[in-house]
Amino acid sequence: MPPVFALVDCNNFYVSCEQVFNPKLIGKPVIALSNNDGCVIARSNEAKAIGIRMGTPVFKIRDIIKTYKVHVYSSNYTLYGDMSQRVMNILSEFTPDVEIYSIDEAFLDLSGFKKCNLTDYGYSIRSKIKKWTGIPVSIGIAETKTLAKIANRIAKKFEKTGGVLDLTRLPFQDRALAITPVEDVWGVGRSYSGFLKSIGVNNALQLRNASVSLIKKEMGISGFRILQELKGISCYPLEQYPSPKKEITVSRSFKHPIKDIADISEAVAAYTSSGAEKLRKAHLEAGVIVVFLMTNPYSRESRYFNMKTMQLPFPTSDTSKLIKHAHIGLNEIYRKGYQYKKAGIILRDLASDSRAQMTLFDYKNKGQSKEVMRVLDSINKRFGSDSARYAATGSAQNQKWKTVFKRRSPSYTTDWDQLPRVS
DNA sequence: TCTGGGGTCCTAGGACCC
DNA sequence: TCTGGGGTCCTAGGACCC
Repeated sequence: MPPVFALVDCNNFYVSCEQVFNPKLIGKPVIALSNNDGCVIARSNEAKAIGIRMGTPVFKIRDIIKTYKVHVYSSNYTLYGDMSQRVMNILSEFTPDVEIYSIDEAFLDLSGFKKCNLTDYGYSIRSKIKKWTGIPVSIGIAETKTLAKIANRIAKKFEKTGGVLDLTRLPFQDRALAITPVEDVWGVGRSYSGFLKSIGVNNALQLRNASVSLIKKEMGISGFRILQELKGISCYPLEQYPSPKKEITVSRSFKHPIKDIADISEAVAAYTSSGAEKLRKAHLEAGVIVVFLMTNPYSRESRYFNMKTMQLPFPTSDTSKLIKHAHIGLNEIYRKGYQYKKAGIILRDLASDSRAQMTLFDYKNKGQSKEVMRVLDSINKRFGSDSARYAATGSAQNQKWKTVFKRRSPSYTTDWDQLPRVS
């Protein structure tokens, strides 16, 4: 019995979130921006229609924004994260078999619903989410995740589907694959689509029918799996329980280039502190910390990139210990004279903090360190993040490295002071 | 002037061992 | 002039995802 997957995907998610709390934006060109208001990362249909592309730097479309009166928003991840949770909660009412794939997407296993009309079931999911959260979603249904992705794309694109497309009924499949450009197939990115087009494979149907050995040779096992999935043979099962994290990265670009190591040290301390917090939240400890530092990769000025991997004497999630090692690494890779644009840390060799204690190798004051971290986290939970932090992260005034959000909307759902007003 | 951030998987090649 | 073979582990880089 082949499985049945549904992919539920929120339409233009970040922009839709803004529109829920500011309905005047509906029907208008609206975009949401990345950190530091750098690039476009979400667009309303109207913004897509006037040619604004995903990932475009804002400064390149200033004219378009002015001409078409595009509404521009900085990202408000707190709001989007909260809205995402609401959507996912509703999905779990329809089936317990939910895989949260990203902030705005989830796969459902609908194998147990084959006797129902799957399209109708999709419509009821869609309308409940719309009614309860205001977020419009599209739903694609098929025997494999890759086909569900394709169904979803078509459901989103063609209004007559009503936002739901069931591809499990065979005669549709070939037509659906034929109108899907090969670069829109899940797992086919820039490099592979370049190769595929060079051998005359332009759409998903041609890819499905392509030579297995050739695809395997050029695209490896991933390519083989794509073919299988397109043929209706599922290679990617539903992953309800996400496997434990393997690494945690915290990195940011600076709004303006920074030369001074003192400023970069502050930034690195702040990133490390945030990474350590993530570790403790997940009940993990890191065995390795990596620090990296780079100049602007887009600039023609003299470039520099370097990273340093450091083995920690003991696995830890202690902020001060991690900052200490991050700073040692930073001092090794920092070179005077460059204009730095980005820095970051990566925590690796993650292991559970509750593993059997290796007393012999653990450092002496481990218990004390844990207690300090526990207090730190509870203060920040109670009084807001950053209420208590390490001096190494710098004073509130002198933070040249701080990320900028000039056009942020209020956090309507998560901050008491910012609840929408009814007037 | 201004170009995000956080992940995973796969593969090839080097180091090392017997 | 000759210069094994196989296995494991680790890492860096490529490719992809959202």
